[in-house]
Amino acid sequence: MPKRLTRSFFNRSVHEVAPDLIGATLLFDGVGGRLVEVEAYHHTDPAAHSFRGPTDRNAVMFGPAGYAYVYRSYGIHWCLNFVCEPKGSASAVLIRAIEPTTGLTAMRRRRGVADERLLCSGPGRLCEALRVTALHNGLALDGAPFELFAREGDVEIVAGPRIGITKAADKPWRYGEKGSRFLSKPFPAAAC
DNA sequence: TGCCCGATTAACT
DNA sequence: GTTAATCGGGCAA
Repeated sequence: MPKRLTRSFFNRSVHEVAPDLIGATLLFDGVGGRLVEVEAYHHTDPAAHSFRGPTDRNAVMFGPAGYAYVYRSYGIHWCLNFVCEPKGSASAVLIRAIEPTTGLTAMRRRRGVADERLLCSGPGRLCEALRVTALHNGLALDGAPFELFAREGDVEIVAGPRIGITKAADKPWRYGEKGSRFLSKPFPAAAC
């Protein structure tokens, strides 16, 4: 059986945790799959929500590691993050894409599409497929409805610039599984 | 208070 | 390639 990830897994540099999550399994209410794409954000990073200090929205980022930070994106979508590092460092990993393995029927129904590659390939799509909302902001990642399992075996990881940001857009803090068909966007050829 | 813009997506041309 | 949908945060006034 895969090893269950505990909150201590997240109590490290966000730049160590992010690549370690590639290939891990995320289930939410029993629905989910393998993480294939994430991005790292740190409070010293101008692109991070926590850069300008605590607010009502980003309060969870300033708490201890191993909790879910869920925010509304463009007034429409939800985005799921895992808080990392000791309390106060306000860093988190944005979950951008998973390879669906469990609960495909539920995901197709919630998303309204049949193509596997369109179910969870993007932060907004993933949250719709897993039915993650603001209700889950602040929940611990080592308890229901979350189940996280460490990856098994070797995974080839690539890094590249993050998607959809304008500040610190040159930083290569997007991590993905090399060659995965479930990425929200391909990585630049130079990264492969 | 008002205005601009964003860690996005899908439906357009 | 372009744009609408849709709303809260952050900053200027």
